[in-house]
Amino acid sequence: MAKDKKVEQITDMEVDFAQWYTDICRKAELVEYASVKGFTILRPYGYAIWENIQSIMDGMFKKTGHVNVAMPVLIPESLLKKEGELVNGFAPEVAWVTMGGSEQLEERLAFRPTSETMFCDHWHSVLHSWRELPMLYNQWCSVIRWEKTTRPFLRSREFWWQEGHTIHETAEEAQAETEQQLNCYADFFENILAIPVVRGRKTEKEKFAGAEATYTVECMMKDRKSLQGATSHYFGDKFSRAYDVTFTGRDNKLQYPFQTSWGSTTRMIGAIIMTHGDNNGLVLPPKIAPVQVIVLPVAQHKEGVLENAAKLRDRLLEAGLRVKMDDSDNSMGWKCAQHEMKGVPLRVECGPRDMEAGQCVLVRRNDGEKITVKMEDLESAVIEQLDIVHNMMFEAAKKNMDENTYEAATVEEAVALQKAHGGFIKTKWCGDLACEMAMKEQGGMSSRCMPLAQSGTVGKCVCCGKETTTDIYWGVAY
RNA sequence: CCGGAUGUGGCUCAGUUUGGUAGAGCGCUUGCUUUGGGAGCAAGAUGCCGCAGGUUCAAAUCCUGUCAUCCGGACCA
Repeated sequence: MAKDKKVEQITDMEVDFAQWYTDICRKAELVEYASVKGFTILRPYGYAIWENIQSIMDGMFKKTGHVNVAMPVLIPESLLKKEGELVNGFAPEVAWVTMGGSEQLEERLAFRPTSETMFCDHWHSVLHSWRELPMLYNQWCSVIRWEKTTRPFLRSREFWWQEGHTIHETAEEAQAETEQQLNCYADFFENILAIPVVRGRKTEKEKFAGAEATYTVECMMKDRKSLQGATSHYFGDKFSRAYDVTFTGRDNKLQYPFQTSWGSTTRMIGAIIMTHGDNNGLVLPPKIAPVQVIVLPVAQHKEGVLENAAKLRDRLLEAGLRVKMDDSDNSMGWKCAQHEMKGVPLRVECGPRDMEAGQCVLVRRNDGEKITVKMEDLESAVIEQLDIVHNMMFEAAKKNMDENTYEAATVEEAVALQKAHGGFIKTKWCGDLACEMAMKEQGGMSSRCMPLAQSGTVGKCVCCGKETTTDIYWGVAY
């Protein structure tokens, strides 16, 4: 059948993956470009996804005792510069305010690229006793980083995120927090976003500027490039020493607390697009989809169809689902295509013939499967199907990740595999920066992480051949 | 930041070579007919030709600058 241009068309992902991605961002009405390079407007549909992510994740944080705060957006230069590594890491991408009205400022002010400094400065002034520890803070905000190359969700000059910052009495406690939050992210990715992850630790080269250890959840996109989904850092007492954050301990001596930070961003929406999307558009995980079920009355001009569809919608709303009904006078085909492009996980169709038979038809977005259900079983059937959709999406993504994870013994082998298949290349690594650089130079791959699930076997470093037990993943990253 | 491409109505684009009053299709609005996978007919509305300078009697078109977007690379918690 001749496809009209009624619903915006998107480029096939096999033809041009980058263009496909951009098309979805724009045409599913997730984002619009603002007038300054690298700044985007999150449109209602895109923002609704973010709101769902926020509310679920925020609930998880609160369950483990975290509280939300709001820090200022501007950081005095002198404050930012107290921790050397952090400054050096971020210097190239900090944006500055130099004027206040028509007056030149005495000291220029940085737009926050991250808020460690603000939290430390705050703790410096409010922390006194071990009895006040731990402080488990989080904030939802946007940050600014002056990126050179920008893409919606994946790399923008402003992005929205949450940044958790905590201080603890002991190193062990802080380390446990770092690990707990990493696992929290992994759970969120797998159980909410249906995106499988590899949990691991970053190398010295790839870790956060100023951290003692950086942990990550790494995901694999449909083009087999990898994307860091979220991150969790252990700082030791480095920052508290740099910013003179102290407390009086149980031993009545002045001590430095131990600190963590962890973050996840609107980039997760990019991960959703590239993990689940297809050539018909977006495919949203049911748990964060702004509209979980779209009810389409078929032949809606006929007696009783609209009223019946509205009843079905109301029943599903009553069951606590996010539901909409499309009673616009567009054709059936147009509506199907439209809601598929926007990634609605489940469609409910009901027309005169169904009404007569006392049934309706459910259609899954992820695989197009149609399921006929009795009208009276609607709620339970829909809930069941949404669950099935989530699981199928997760399994498909897991399959993609597993089937594109390769083992290599030498750099040549790794490079050849990467060229042929993309994906993760798993090797042994001695821990030497030179070997890591060699992988970058010869294969264009960066280290993704040293997985927490280490095999423990002894093998030879992929590059220098030195004996080691360390397993590491390599990949081309977003 | 480097290289390539692009910018004309809401969208996709023609028009730029060779300067001469702004075009098409789709969408949009109204009405009628249709309606189980991208509907049909009729009438109608919508343009600072990305922005700023320059050349010219005259600029969407030529020149300079600039902004933005896309693709690739470098860089990047």
